Amino acid sequence: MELTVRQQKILAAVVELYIATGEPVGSKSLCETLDFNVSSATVRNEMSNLSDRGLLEQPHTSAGRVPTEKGYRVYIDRLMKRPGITGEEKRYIDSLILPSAYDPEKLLDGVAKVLASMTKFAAVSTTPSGESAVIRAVQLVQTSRRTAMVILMTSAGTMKSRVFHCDFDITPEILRVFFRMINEKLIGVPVASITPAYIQSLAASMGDMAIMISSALMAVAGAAQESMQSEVCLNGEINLLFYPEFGQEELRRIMDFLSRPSELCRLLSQPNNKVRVILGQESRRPELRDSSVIVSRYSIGSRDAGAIAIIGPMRMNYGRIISRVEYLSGSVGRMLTELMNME
Amino acid sequence: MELTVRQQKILAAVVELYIATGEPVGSKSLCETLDFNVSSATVRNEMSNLSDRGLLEQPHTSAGRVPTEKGYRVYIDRLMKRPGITGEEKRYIDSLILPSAYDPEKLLDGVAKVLASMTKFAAVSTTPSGESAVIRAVQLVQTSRRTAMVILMTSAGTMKSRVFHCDFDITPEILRVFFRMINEKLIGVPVASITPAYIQSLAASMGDMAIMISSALMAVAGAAQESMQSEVCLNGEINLLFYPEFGQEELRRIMDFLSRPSELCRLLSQPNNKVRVILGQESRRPELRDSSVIVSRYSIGSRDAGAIAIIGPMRMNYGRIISRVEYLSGSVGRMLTELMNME
DNA sequence: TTTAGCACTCAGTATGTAAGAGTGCTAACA
DNA sequence: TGTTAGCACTCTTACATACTGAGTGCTAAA
Repeated sequence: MELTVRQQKILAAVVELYIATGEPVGSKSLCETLDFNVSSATVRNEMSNLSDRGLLEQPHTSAGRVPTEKGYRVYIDRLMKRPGITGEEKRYIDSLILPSAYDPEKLLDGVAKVLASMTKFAAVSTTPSGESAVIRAVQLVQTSRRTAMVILMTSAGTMKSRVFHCDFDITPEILRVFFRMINEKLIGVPVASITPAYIQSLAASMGDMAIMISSALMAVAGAAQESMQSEVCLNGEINLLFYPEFGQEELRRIMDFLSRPSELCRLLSQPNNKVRVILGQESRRPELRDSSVIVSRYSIGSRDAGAIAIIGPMRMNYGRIISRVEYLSGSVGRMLTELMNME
Repeated sequence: MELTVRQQKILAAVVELYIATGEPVGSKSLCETLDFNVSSATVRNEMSNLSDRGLLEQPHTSAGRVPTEKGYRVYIDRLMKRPGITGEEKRYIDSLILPSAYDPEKLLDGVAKVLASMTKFAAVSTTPSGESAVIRAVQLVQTSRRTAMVILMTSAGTMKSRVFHCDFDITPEILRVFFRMINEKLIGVPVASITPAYIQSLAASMGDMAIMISSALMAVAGAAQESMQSEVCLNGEINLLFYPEFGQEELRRIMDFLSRPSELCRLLSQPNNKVRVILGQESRRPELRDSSVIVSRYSIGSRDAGAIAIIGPMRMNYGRIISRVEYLSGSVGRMLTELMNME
């Protein structure tokens, strides 16, 4: 059976009051915030009904009520009002991240910082993934008598560098030869296929040069490897210490989870349009049993590229936070698209 | 008046027992661990004496005793035995950090990770500072039709890159001109003097080229700026959650301090030979009132370059930790010296 | 369908008591 | 003179008991 309008209003009021105060809300105090006049007894009946449906629960018999996960879900999906975000705020946000928009990694790191300080939760962002990219160019630059740097550029717009060392003096001549051989063999090759074995066979195919060029090739392989992994930027974990709903044990579990980039990445990887809210158990991760995660994936051009997210207690101002995460994700996408389409 | 040998032994035993158990140590349990036979009453008298000298204190009248800051200081400076570190351990440590020894930033980041996981405290490291470095070379590499990358190499061995964008198509010709002009003007210039004003006047002096080259010069300035700051790598803050001596309030203060790189840097900047232990109030920082910091600065060649450190509760196994920090700092210095003297 | 009234439940707080650990002091001992 | 045994004293910790207040569910009347 569907919720009546009055029940919806009461559920929303409970959620909002609980978010605001952190105390279980009782029938009497709730009455005062409602925009229609009924007695506390009536409200009690309705609340009891909402409890039966699994939308509210009581910490103990004689306490007020608290939203359940399901209650939050209904609130977020159907009842919540989403306050817009003002133009001024948008400009402010953009002004904070713009200075680091010249480099994807710096940008996403900056975004995590901004997000953490704006929301007072822990913030995560992932740099654009380059798994399906191919090598666009490899540059070589001498850095000292016996060292040089390879700079790998990929179709995903990432750029990674690596220094290598030779046992002989590097001349411009040698560098030119290296450059020609490497680019000849590697342009258009997917970075994912640059395995140690591949590099070995490649070196072998170069005859006399094999030994000389191998350290350069190893450097290319290292850079390719690095270009594939999307880095995870984490910020504001400290903020979580301020929420009384998280005890020591709780915090440890969450922090431990946050320190495992690969799992974090997996959690954020599910595609979503605009914003996704993952409430407690929905994450299927015991560590996040009492937390909620707000994720938004960003795109470069029209290609899904990475994610930004915040993690905090289930009791948070969803409307406010979602707007901000959504806006920030759009901004990041726009800036990166511009950065990579510069050519 | 000096401490008698027996008093020294008792102080050391109290510190060690307290470090091991975390409980205030009483006269009776202490008796059992001493290597000479006296009654608990005698021990009580000596402990009372040590309390009068400010080396021990009681949480409350009827509790055992706990070392004071001064007590720890005496223990560390004069009583502590420092267990060596085995060759096997040394090899293990080196094997963990060697893979990232190709890049100073990666290396120091790896060191912080290793240190945190070895000690179970929060670990910090700073990358080599390049404040007094001069520009050794600037390389230019085209990265797309209208973008290129400047690579700045300094006498401190750091290498920073930055992408810049032009409003016109970049030809090899133009790049060659840029290269010549930039290197002509900038080689040997201290990075510290590359201010926006300096760059402006430099551009102005280039006549017709001024407008075209300005974005490249700005990129150089950005890279120079970045090469000066020593980055702070932080790891294992989570570990601090596991020490019962840190309460919520405590933790917040420490974490907040850890999140301010500049102050952290300042704390670690005081030169020291080998290892320095900063106990609680000695740091003159209220945030670290109950923590202790073990710092060791590393050198590149013979020049002091950066620091590695751990931060934890005052109750820690100093001997063990100091050995490890010291060894790691030596390893880092050796690896970086090698990396930078490759030419 | 709504409301007033009432009995009931339960967390939180205060109070009292008992146990236990450890001290300081005193007086006897080597 | 240094060392030890004994003892009274202090203070934390744990546990039991009683009280208070917020909030509920139910019933009966409007």
